[in-house]
Amino acid sequence: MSLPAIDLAVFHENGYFRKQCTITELWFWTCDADRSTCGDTHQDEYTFIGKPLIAGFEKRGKELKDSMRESFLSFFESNEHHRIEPYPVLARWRDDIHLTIASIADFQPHVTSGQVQPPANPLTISQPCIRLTDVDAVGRSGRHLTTFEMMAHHVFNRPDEGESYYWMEECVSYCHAMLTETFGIDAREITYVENPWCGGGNAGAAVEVIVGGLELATLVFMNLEESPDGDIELKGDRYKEMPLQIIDTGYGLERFCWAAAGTPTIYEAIYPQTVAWLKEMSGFSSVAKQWPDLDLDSLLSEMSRLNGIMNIEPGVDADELSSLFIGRLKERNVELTKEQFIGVTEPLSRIYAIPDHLHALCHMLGDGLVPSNAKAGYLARMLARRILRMRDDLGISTTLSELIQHHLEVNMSGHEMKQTRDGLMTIMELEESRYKEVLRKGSNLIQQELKSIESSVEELPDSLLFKLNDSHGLPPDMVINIAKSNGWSNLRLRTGFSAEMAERHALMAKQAASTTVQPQLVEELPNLPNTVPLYYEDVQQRSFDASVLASLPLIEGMGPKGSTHAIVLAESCFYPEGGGQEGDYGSLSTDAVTRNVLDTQKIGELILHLCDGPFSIGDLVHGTIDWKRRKQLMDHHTAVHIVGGAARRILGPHIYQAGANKSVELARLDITHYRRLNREDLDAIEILANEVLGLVSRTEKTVLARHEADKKHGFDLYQGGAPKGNSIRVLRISDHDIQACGGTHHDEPGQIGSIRIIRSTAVQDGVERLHIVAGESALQYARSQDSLLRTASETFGIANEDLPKTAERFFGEWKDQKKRIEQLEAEIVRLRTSGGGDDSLEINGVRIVVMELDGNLKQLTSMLQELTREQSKPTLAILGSREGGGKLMVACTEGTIASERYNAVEILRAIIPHINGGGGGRPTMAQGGGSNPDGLDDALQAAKDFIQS
RNA sequence: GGGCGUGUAGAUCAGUUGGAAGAUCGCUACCUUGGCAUGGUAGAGGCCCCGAGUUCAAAUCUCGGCACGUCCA
Repeated sequence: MSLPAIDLAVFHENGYFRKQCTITELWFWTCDADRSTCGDTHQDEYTFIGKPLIAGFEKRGKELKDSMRESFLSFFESNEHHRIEPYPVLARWRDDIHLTIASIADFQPHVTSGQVQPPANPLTISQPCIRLTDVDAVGRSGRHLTTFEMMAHHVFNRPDEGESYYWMEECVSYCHAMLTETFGIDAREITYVENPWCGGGNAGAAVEVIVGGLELATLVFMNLEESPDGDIELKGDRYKEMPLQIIDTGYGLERFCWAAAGTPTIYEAIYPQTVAWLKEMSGFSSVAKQWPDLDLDSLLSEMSRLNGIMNIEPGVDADELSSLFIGRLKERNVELTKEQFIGVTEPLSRIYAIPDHLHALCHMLGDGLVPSNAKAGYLARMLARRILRMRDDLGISTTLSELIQHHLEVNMSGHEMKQTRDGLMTIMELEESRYKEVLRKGSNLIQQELKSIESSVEELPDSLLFKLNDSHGLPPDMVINIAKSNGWSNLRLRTGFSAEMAERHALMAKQAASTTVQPQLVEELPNLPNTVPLYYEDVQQRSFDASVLASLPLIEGMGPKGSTHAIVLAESCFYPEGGGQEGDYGSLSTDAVTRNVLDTQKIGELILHLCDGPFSIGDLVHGTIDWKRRKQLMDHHTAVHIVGGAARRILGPHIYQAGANKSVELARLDITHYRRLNREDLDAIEILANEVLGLVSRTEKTVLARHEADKKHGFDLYQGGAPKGNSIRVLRISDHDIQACGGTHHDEPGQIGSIRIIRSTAVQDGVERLHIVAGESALQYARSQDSLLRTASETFGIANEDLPKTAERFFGEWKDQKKRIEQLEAEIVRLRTSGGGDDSLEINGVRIVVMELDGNLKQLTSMLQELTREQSKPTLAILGSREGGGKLMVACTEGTIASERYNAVEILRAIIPHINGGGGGRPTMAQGGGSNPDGLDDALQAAKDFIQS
């Protein structure tokens, strides 16, 4: 069975009837008897270019968006929807996506799975979203954006529990009323297309709302979930109805604005000032003047109408597209050459894309994102680099931070940001200098590579282009441009190369994608009641009594060494590993037997005590935790929160926990920051953290409903990762740090004693790892540091405080002496070689020196150098030493009869067997060594024989 | 999370098949000049990122670590 037709009263009441699209074969509803297509096909041109479909919105840009948004939200507000403030664009409450890609993403996964109540029901929202999948098409297609606002009304129905608000009928009614009444759109321009939606294991009926050839909204009725025994089939998968029935709508704010403005592209509707500014700075008006015959206005308006039916998607080949466009324009009596087409569209696409990218970047950084070479931060860097490249291509010299500043003033005034303005500017300046460094290094590298390539070639090898892109951040077209300006003027980029590269990346990603399987501790978990945790109620509790519910043998090799069984109890004060805090150790005992708890883990809501032996089900055990360990773990855990808060106060609001680990010896806290930390930074954080220990007498632990927690504390609450469930444990250390945390914490921070930040290391660009010790560990650390100092000082026989000075002096003297030794050795060589020595003789004008010396290879080398340097004294020198198993060197003066007559390698090979060795070199200089120093005399004698023979 | 790349003088970088550590700029001194720009000569400046391994021999090859860069997810 597939989905039934969507047949609603609202359609009939408004004179709509159902038709099948002659092109897409989709069923759609229209009230225009002449219409045969659904509205979103390659035959449906945009009808609103130059003649707006929505009247009464005269403004442009931010003001247009503001009034359009307000009209939408207040329409639904006056129709019993609750208005919700937008969520951040950084989806930090989720661990599967980095960015908020749709309004429904705000409520995934917990609300949409039914675990958590929505903040309001029904609700309306306008959610800023960022999607980078179409980034290549932005600026080119006339309609693609990386950042947009998704206006929506959402409903979460639970019919099984008698909680139903509305479904398709009301949903479409609201939509239709809003379009025709609030926005005054002619009903004949609106078509409703039936096109089922599925994704992420869910599915449902859906209606696309097409107005004037542009998809303005999608209404999804999500009431199905994937199930092998489901009776509904959609696109090859089987689905069944689910208890939660969700209305997920999405109305494109910017598209509404475009339809109201009727501008050639969407960019001119929402970023008119920036587009004008960039056109002016790049001298765009003079571009068209090169070709007086070209009518720019008619070209652009025809192009924008064509955009509606050309279906420009990311990844299409630019070359192919331009020929297609030129052909289609010709049919419409706009004649132009490819050169003219490129000359106009290339700069224009950049002028359009820059404000969009700026908008996305401002939102991301405003939410506290730090650019990086990995993960979410990379997305910001990629956008920044795209802006900078497009800026350079346009020949504009404005800096990135100036562009950002302009954007904030013109398009984002009044927008509240987490990041400070100064912080934002600093980050942008750093990004720009990094970009410049990539370019500088890159052009050096390209010139280096070009040396081995003929300047007449037309193409560079693929492998080179791939390498320059992947390893050095130089996109192929940039490489070609740089190479061209260096004299390789015939170069061009093969058609479709970028697509090939993208394909290659996709393939690599596919190969790398291997799902990591969570190792299992036990074969199978029986169905047991949740273990009642005692460690929240009283973090000081050290022992308890509980009955054994299960005693499960561990899978071979799992668990810590010596552990054999996982014991499940009815309740426990053993803290299981979680939130970066390691599990508790201790013991469980009955009157008869005592087992050591070697680790504690949590699976679902069951606490598993990993023991070195079994119990019987029903045993009553007395549990005791290793308190020293627990106290230390608590010291570290609470300390990590305090240090995190201190870092935020000192470094800025973008400081966010990117990971943490607390063991007995050490705690680690990874924080996001845009530059490396130095010791002064660490000292400042450490000092503040210790102040907090003294100032805050008690920590505050509360349990809040999820949406209350969100509302009260914001999304910084989830730094330790997104928790599951409707209730959130909140740990508040005054106003210093507030986080959702399931760990065990001190009631009184003062119990920690002291906190030290040992050092910081780099986890990735933009993430700094702080190594922290607290409590007893801090003391131990101090002791071990002290002992290091003492041992080192004792070596010098000095006091600790003289150590730096003395070490510096010793290092300096060591270097001086090393140099002095070299000089002296050179002097010795000069002295020993000046006379030629007793061992020299002359054969036909060549001085022959055969000598045994004390010394290493280096000394032999300098001696040889001295002997064979003088061109006026052609010499063959053979030197040997007994050091290190025996060394032999042979050299002759280059470019003289000595080098003509003798081959150093040959001589060496002939004599080296006497010391059981090997060697080689050049014909004028050979060296080798062996393992039989006693053979040296024979070797030198053999050399003499060899020469005289 | 995965792929790739780079660590050599104060700075920017060469260093070929493993076989004698280099260039340019900067620095110091001297010469040229009334002085400066400049030009000339000489010199100083190196734990070739760290640690193992292979080898007679490692800046160079292998492994590990640290640091930096880059592309993709």
